[in-house]
Amino acid sequence: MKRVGIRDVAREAGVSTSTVSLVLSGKTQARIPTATRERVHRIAAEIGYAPNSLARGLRTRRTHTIGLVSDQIATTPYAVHMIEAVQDVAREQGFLLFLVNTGSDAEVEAASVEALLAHQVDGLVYACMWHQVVTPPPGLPEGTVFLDARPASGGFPAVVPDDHGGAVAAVRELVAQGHRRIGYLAADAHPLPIASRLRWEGYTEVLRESGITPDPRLCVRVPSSTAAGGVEAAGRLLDLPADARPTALFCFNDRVAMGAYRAARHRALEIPRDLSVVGFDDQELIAAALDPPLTTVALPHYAMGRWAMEVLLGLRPAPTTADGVELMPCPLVRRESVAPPPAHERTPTDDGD
Amino acid sequence: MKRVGIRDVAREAGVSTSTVSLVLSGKTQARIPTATRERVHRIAAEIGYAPNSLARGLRTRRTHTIGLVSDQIATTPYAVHMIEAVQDVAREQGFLLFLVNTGSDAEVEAASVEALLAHQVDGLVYACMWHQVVTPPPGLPEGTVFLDARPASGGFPAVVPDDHGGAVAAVRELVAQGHRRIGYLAADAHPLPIASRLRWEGYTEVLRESGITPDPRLCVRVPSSTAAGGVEAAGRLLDLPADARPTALFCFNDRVAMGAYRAARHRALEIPRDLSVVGFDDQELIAAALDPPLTTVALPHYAMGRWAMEVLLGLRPAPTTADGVELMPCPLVRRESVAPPPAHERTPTDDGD
DNA sequence: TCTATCTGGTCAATCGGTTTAGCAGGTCGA
DNA sequence: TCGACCTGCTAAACCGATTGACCAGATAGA
Repeated sequence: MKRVGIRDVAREAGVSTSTVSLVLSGKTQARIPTATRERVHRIAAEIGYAPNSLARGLRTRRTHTIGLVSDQIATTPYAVHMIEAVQDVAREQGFLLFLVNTGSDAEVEAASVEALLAHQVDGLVYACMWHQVVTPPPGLPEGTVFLDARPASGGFPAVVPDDHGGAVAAVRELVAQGHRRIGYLAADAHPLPIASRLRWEGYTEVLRESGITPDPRLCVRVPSSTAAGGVEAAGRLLDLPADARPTALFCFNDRVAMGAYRAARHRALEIPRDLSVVGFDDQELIAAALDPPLTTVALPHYAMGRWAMEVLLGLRPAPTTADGVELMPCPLVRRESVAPPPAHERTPTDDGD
Repeated sequence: MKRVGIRDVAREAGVSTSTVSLVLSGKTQARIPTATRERVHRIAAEIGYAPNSLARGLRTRRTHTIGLVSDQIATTPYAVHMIEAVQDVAREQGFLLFLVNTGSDAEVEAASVEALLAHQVDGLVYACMWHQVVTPPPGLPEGTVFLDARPASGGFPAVVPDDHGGAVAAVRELVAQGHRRIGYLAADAHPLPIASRLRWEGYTEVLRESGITPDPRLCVRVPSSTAAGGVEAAGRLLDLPADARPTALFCFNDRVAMGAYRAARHRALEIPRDLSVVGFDDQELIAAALDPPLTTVALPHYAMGRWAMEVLLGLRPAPTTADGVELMPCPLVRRESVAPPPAHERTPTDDGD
């Protein structure tokens, strides 16, 4: 079954291919009378004309495709909302999306970019599944947008979550409830991931602004950022002497918070009565499913994905700041894991017992 | 900056574009001496030749792209492993992947297929994020492979999880431990999703083969298939009179199992000492993170994704069965939520107390 | 009546490769 | 010496659209 092309339509309609092209591409400024227009359209539909985007792209040098190269797609499932957003905008604008995941392999990455360019994509999004500083592969076309990643060298528009602001909101929430001894369960790695560092800075900043001296004993590293790691780390804090034990925990992410819940339960501490907990990520299937539901900070994956694509397609101006980085707000999602500290803790002067 | 093409290389190398094409496409049967070959390669690299896949595809009618149209990408995060698998095979074979999610909208679906065909994809994968029977959109090219979905009309190769076999393995595990009163927390919807039906059939089959008469009171529908729904449904079972109360729960999925854990905890039942639980899905971030870790049945998303792509590319023969549906095994993942029933329950004759 | 303009199109080049047919010149066997 | 064959390479058609230049005929204005 041969594909039917523009020349088949032209033959059947008794006009030239030029006319068919003019009609089908909807160039209204071309002076084609309505009668001809309709005939061409009718015949095209009748004989099942199907356009060939390759030919069109070859000639026009625009393919209406964009490439998304990402380090992973499956490791942090909730981050697929970024991909979803990119794809949504693509569809809305009549674009098709090439998806490549490179597994963070520089060689694969370079080859993928090359392949995407060979396919004449109209633009590239370079995404990471969690906020990172990256050294982009060579050969990225101008206008490439970075998503959940900042290029070490700058020079490209980029969008990342406002981890700092999110942490500030989270810790302020705890302070507002009257907490003074607030633990931080931090992610650990070498070097310290940028998200962890920014959240930690937000944490200490709020403590200082509230007149609380950060207690180094209350900041512990969670080696794997998992629930198991959270159990262990939170356990260390909860086993501190009563006058040092935190009344609230700010957790690097929801998985760690899940571990903190478990550590609290093992010690017969009830959340939020005996211990308040705030997470980060608003990971569906965890945050809302925990008992009690977890107050946490949402990572704006969908919004970031849209932003990246909209900047790429020129639907929205690129940031004009020096580094070209847009910070996307991370809203606090209030659920039920935060309450004022136990009554005997509420005096501003901490006297153990 | 003009792109450098084959004719630029030809000019610099002092040969014709035919020769360059012959050399660069690695056609060894063409009689080109090594010296010329090397010169062309060298010059191509020097002046930064970048192939144009559109032009190549236009001529050869093969684009080395494939399209993946899926109903969602983000709702069931763990299922992105299917996309990952498809993408992995694509990369291995030098293909680029178009990703489209349609949100189950038939119109969007049809338009997407059309757009993908316009871009001359070499093949199509039609995927769902959970096992469904679907009526495929019109115009699917022959050879389209269905992933985690069976076309109602047949006629296409398809791969789906062996839900029945998985359920059999799960319930046999419980029976082998000595359980006789095993509850099933089923998914509910209209019509009953095929996965739920198949798992239920596996469940009753094992009961019967073990000489246990299925007790209709022990099968309860969970309206939303979520943790909250699981709490409620499991609660109903656990509040049954002691001589009817199940000693083990087979849950439609891990989220429901999460709810069952919580219901058990509220009743001071310890898992697995007082109640055994088996889930389904092996949803990372839940199954392994629960306390105790959940014994469950894994959904072979990655394997299904690979299978689909390998069949599509002809790397593996399509199934020869009448319906063309491949059942992918769902292995039981043993963790710590299953144990023999409490001692007083172990007598084959059930006497309440 | 003689241009100028408008109408409704068409011609042919072009995008950047692939591929078939074939050419020029040399070698080789008869 | 002649034809067959080989080597190394090229010419040109082709894939399916887009698009700027242009054309024939009709109408209008001077």
